Parts: sequence; structure tokens; C-alpha cells
Amino acid sequence: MRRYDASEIEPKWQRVWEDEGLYRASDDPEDPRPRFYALDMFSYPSGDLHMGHAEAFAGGDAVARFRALQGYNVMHPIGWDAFGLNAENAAIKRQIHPKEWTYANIDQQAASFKRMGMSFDWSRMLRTCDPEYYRWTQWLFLRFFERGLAYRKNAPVNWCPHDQTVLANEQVIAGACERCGTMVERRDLTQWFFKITDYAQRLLDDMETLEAWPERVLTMQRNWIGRSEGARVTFTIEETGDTVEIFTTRPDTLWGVTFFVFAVEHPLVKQLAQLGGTWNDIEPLIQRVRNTPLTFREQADTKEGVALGVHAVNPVNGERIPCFVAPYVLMEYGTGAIMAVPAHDERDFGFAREHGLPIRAVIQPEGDALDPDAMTEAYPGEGVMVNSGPFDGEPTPASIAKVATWLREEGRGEPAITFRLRDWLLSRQRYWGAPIPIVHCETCGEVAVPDEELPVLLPDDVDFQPGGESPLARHPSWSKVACPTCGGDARRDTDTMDTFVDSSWYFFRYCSPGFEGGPFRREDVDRWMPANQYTGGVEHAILHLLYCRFFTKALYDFGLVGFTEPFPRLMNQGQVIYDGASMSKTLGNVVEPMPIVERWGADSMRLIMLFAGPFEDDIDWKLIAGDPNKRPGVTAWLGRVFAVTDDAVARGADVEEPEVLLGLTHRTIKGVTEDMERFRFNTAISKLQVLSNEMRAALDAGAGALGAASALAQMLAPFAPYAAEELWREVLGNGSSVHVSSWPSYDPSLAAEDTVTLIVQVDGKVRDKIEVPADADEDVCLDRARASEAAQRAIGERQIAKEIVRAPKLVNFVTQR
RNA sequence: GCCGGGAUGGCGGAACUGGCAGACGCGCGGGACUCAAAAUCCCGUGGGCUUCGGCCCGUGAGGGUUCGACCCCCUCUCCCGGCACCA
Repeated sequence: MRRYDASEIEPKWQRVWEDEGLYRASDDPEDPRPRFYALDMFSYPSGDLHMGHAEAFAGGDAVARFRALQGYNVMHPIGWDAFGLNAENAAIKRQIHPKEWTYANIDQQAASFKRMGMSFDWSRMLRTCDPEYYRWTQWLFLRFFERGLAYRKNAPVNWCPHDQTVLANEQVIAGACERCGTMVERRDLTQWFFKITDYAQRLLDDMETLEAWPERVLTMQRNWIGRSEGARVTFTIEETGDTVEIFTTRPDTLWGVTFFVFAVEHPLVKQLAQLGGTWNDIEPLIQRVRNTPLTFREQADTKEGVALGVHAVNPVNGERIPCFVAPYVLMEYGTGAIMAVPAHDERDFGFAREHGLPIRAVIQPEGDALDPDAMTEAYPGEGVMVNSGPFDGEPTPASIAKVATWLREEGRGEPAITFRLRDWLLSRQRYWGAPIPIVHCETCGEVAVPDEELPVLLPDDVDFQPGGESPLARHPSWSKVACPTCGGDARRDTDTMDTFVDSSWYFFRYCSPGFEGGPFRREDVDRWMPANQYTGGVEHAILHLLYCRFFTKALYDFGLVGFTEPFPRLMNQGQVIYDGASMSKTLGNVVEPMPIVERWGADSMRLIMLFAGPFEDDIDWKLIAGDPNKRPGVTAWLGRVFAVTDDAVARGADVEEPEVLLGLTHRTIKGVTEDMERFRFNTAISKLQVLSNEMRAALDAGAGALGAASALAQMLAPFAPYAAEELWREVLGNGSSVHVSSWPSYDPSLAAEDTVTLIVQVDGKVRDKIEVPADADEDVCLDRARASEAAQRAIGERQIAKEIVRAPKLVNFVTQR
């Protein structure tokens, strides 16, 4: 009797697979097999693999193996997103070099991936911190730079006083640094940006083509891009004649404007305040707001504001309205100034009431007359325009576009679209990243490092402790360089790139590993991409995926690739949580996957993850994991599969398999294949369990089960690659790997059931179940149903008013009431 | 506030197109094996009633459509995720 022992078989096959080079993708253009690019989000090397890796890669690997068995030429690569703050901070904490820390983690993760039995093509492995890789990150940056899509500007940034670095808005959570929790401050620095805003509309439009993306990810991206339609309108400052543009989504309320508000950072504020004699009141407000972290403004009081002492002129009716400065108006959105319509905007209403400003209703709700004096809140809804000169009687919101067009005809404004999306701040004042390949020259300005001089190497001998300026700037010699243009004394840019830049193009590099003529070979990318499947965590729903999409569109515009969306099909695994909360060291609820792999086997770990529920759902480890010292259910099942396969072999091929088992085998193949196409791993596994249970029953009844055993081993291969291999080669006696065999096919006539259960209902309630031939027609079903004693009993004395027949599944007798 | 997703036994979940609610597994109860434990195997397992034939109730709450609703429609409650002084 063969016993299932993961610790015995897994290391054995791991070695064999490596020797046999099973998972190498073919780059031969003549390869007749269709290609399948199974892309998993690459790993960040912060320690060993965690539960999230185990979940994501179990799913990604199942897809890759399934497609390989189906006969695809599968590319399933792996790499490491190895630069960044996270690694740098961890290294500082441990008093070692980030490089040392990072490469040690990568080695450990690589060993763990191999232990997990991932079908990676290791010949394509990449690390973004390798000079061979970041050479091309720099090269790509220069392509953006030469087209003006990478530019420098002075900008208010979030500054973490603890980490001594600039943070992106998304790294600031509730006003605090995402990594260390320190309250973030505001600073003005000259920073590098990618002009992603140029692509806002295309990023939005092309989402229509991403049908295989989860709805929630599309929604998040849409929210992030934040498109608003409306109009830009030009107001004039009465006292100076300055013109000030505002953006509004409600040009239909222009006749209801009763005041005007500037953001504190607006360039006209100081001059106007001095003119209005209010500078003494306004300066302290400006100081305070400027010291508030950018993302913490939401806590500001909506009603706070100070009058400027000057007036704006409303271009639609020539009215003179007072100007204010208020923190609720943001310089970053729109134009940094707004028209205020208290009758129809909640914030404007509150501000007007606080400061005793007039309120004028210009949108009349149907069958109701708004009385500005009696209003207790703004009316932002639909209605008919009133008190609006030429537009009186126009229904809104249809009138919005009409007014916008009219503004353009009158030269007082124009239809406009505004996006919430900001340009991508990519420079970091930190050490562990790809140096920005720019030289600053006093005479020539910003000069690109020539392509042939790339990579600009990141020096090892740097004091990388954070300390106000970029660590590279403190290096005694690194930044000193001759200007590539004039040869004069110049200085390298000492900032490094955001890690998200490295990860925005790695999937192209996999197509051409080791290529030295560019970031990738065009024909390789044309052959492999767009990727067939992208698997990873939903935490990358916005930034990483948006940046990848932006890069791909830009590369398309540069003529480097022939498509505009890199991943038409996206699959997000759920998170592995514990007792409803994220696993975290702080909470002390972290469960490590590798000890479980060591104890119960990689196959069990993978099955636990994939059988727990739908792949995209969160897994609460506390709920699915029983006693950690007890054998997991899936491990016990693998044991039963070994026993049943062993018995089937012992019974031999001469003993016939029963009809029911044969039919079930073919139905299982059909069902599991469909489940795999839809990533329903949990139901696929349950179908395999049903099959193994039926094999047990057949064998116990003295019948054979060898055909079922063979199909079961092949279908098990994507989920439990080691166990499947052992069964296939050692128990079933096949000469080569199950992973290069094939996906079993089914015969529809064998998969079809001979008989089905006819449900007999009376008034919609199930009263009887009758086995009928699968091809029974309506008459046969009706005859059989009428003959049912249970049904007759339920009908009793009542008349049958109607007979519903859905052959061969259901008959419903509806009685008279 | 706006947008998206969800709520099914003790637990994870299944039911794909409106047609047997609870597949499969965990847990639990009972039994076999064992000196004992682990492992393994067998039986049972939504709730209530039962004359043991069955009957009634049951998919967050309420209503509707339908011969028939976990599934479609309306109203509501709660949970998760995203965005948010965005003009």
C-alpha cells in the first residue's frame, strides 16, 4: 500500500524538473503551438514569500500549467521588483547595504518559489536593480524626456520628516507617511514628473476594451482619472482688470453666482489682497494652509475664508461680486479659483450663510419655488433655469451643454473637461533606485545622458542614511561629470526613480531576456504580447496598472510597440487575511506559508489556497485553517487519491470500468475544463474530489478505474504538480512528465447522462423525483408525472388548471384555486 | 455624499441561462480499528414536527413579477472596497 508523503516526493521531482528544463518557453517563431503569456505580478523582495504570494502564484501557476497541458507554448516568467524605499528602509534598520539585503531576499524567495513547484521559465528571470535592467529603465526615461513627457517643475510635495523623502499622494494615509506613520509636511521642491495627464482621456477611453477586467478595478481607475465635464469661464477683477479663469460643471448656474473664491496658493492673491487692504488678515491664513500636509486639507473648515476686498465681474450678467480666499478651494484642481453659487452648491451655501452673503436661486425644481431666505440647504438637483436671462425656462441638466456652447460663441468661456488625475511625480530623494540619467549643466541646462553611456550606475559606496538631500548628492565624486553637450563642468541629477517606473515595463523585458540592443526586441514583443493573462493583487488596481497602461500607450506613440493595452485580461486574487484584518507584524497575526509547505507539502499549500473559495475572494485564514498540527483536509484527500490510484493500477486494465464512472470521468473533464477557463479553481477541485470518491466506490464494488485514474492525475497537475507527477510516472508508470502530457479530452456522448431526474412539482413545490431517459420528450415526462402517486396525493381533489412541462427536467401541475 | 461589490447551515463555500437550495470540504456527533493516541475507514449532520409514509419552515428584512425566485424588479438594513472640500 503506497502512502502519500509530500516530503519524500516533492524534493525529488523538483530536481527532475530542473534537470529536464520542463518550463522553458519556446522563442522559435516556427513553433506551431499558439502562444500563451501567463504573467504574474512580479515579487517585491521584502523577506521570504508571504501568504499573498502563496495565493497569487498558486492561481497563476495553475493557469500556466493548464494552458501548457492544453498544448500552448506557455511563457510563465518571474522577476523581482527590487528597488525602492521598502528595501532601503529595511536594510537601514538592519545596518546592512540595501543591495545585500535585496539580493539575499531574492535568493530566498527564488528558493521558496522552486520549493513551491512554480512552473517558471527561470531563463527569463529579471531583477529591476540589476544594471542590465535599469539601463533600459533609464533609456526609456530618456525617450519620455526627449518628447517633453518627462519634465521638471517646482511643486509642493509631501515630505516625510522621518524618512527624509518626498512621498507620492497615495503614500500618505490620513496625513501620515504610509511607511512610518509620521505626520507629513509640505515642501516645495523641483521634481521630475511624467506627463500622464496627456493620456487621461485615452486611459479612460481604452478601458472600454478591457472587458475581462474586474468591474471594481475599472471603477477605481475611472474614479482616479476623475473626468468632469463643464465649462471654463472668464471672470474679470473689477479693480485691476485681471482676468481669472474658473472651471465649473454647472455653467447653467452662472446667473446664481454671488461671490468668488480663490485658493490660497493662487498667484493673484497677494497682489489683490494688498490692493484690497486685507493682506494682514490673509497672510496668516496662507501660512497656516501652506504648513498643512497636502492630503490633510480635507480636515479644513469649509466655512473658513477671508474677504479680499476686491470684486469680480460675472461675464454673463456684468454683476459685481465680492472675492474671498478660502482653504476649501484647491489650487491643484481646476484653475484654483471658483465661482460660488450658494443656492445650488452645498459648500457655497454653508460659506454664504457663515459670511452673510446673498443667495439667489436660478434652478427651479419642478412644482416648487425655492425661497432663498427659507432654504436650509443647497438644491443641487435638476429643474428649470430661472432668473437666467436668455436661458429662462431651459430644463437642466440638458441646458449645461447649451450654456457652455453659448459661452464660447459669446467669447466669455468655453466647454471644458477637467481631470482629477495629476502628473506622476517620479523622482525620489533616496538611494535605492535607478539614477535619473540627466546631467545639469549651467550653460546647456538639462542634458540627457547619451544612450551609449547608459546605464548610469548606482554607486555602492554611498551613505544611504536619509538626511534631507539625495544620498547620491553626498557622494564625493559621483555627481561630478562633464556636460555631454559642451564638455564643461556639470552635475548629475542625484534623484532616483520611483519604483513604479521600474515595474511599468518589466513584462516587455521578459519577452527578450538578455537583449542588449534595447529594452526589448520588437518581434519578440509582437509575438508574446499583449499578455494573455495578468494575475496579481487588487492593491495594484490603480497605480501599477495605470502606469503600465500609460507606458504602453507612450511606447506605442514612440513606435516601439504595436498595441496600446498590455493586459486585456486581468485576474485579481483576494487577500489572505486573519480574523477579518490584514496580516501584519503589528497585529502579530502573520501566518507564514513556507513552514506549512515544509510540514504538509507545497501541493497541500496550493490546494488550501485554491480550494478555499473563489480566487478573487479574500481568504480568512482563521476561518479556513483548522488546528495547525492536524493534517489539512486537502492533504488527506491527496492521500485518498494515492490509495485509489494505487488500487486502480492493482485492479488492472482488464477489469472494466462501470458505466457511471466512465460517464462521470467525461463529465468531470468537461466541467473542470470550463472551470479552469473561468478561474473557478475551487469548484474544479471539488469536481476532482467527486471523481475520486466515485473511483473508490467502483473499486470497492470490484470494478476497474484505470481510465479515471489517468485523467485524474492529468487534471490534478495544475493544482498539485508534485502529487500529479508522482501518480503519473511512478504509480501509473508513464515514461515522461505529466506536465508535458496533455489535458484530457472528453467525449460528449459519454459525458451525457443516460437518465435524468424529472422533478414533479405541484403548485411549485417538489412532490416527487422520477428517473427518466435523458431524451424523454414532453409527452413521456407528462405521462410519468401524472402517474406519480406522490403528485396525485398532493393534488388531491383539486382541478389541474395548467401543466408546465420542461422536458426532461421538470413538470409542474398548477391547481385551481 | 458618490461609485463598485456583497449578505446562503456551526465554518469555507456550491447551485453557470428563473426549475431538486446547501455540491465538495472543514467542523461536530456516533461507530470500527487500537492498551491508548495519531492516522485510516464507515454512518449521520439546515431548523421544526412526525403516525417514520411524510409534512411545514428556510438563501439579510419587507414587498412585487412568475406556474415556479438565492437568481429578475422596488424599498430598506448591514458589511467590504474605492473616491471625496474635485467646484
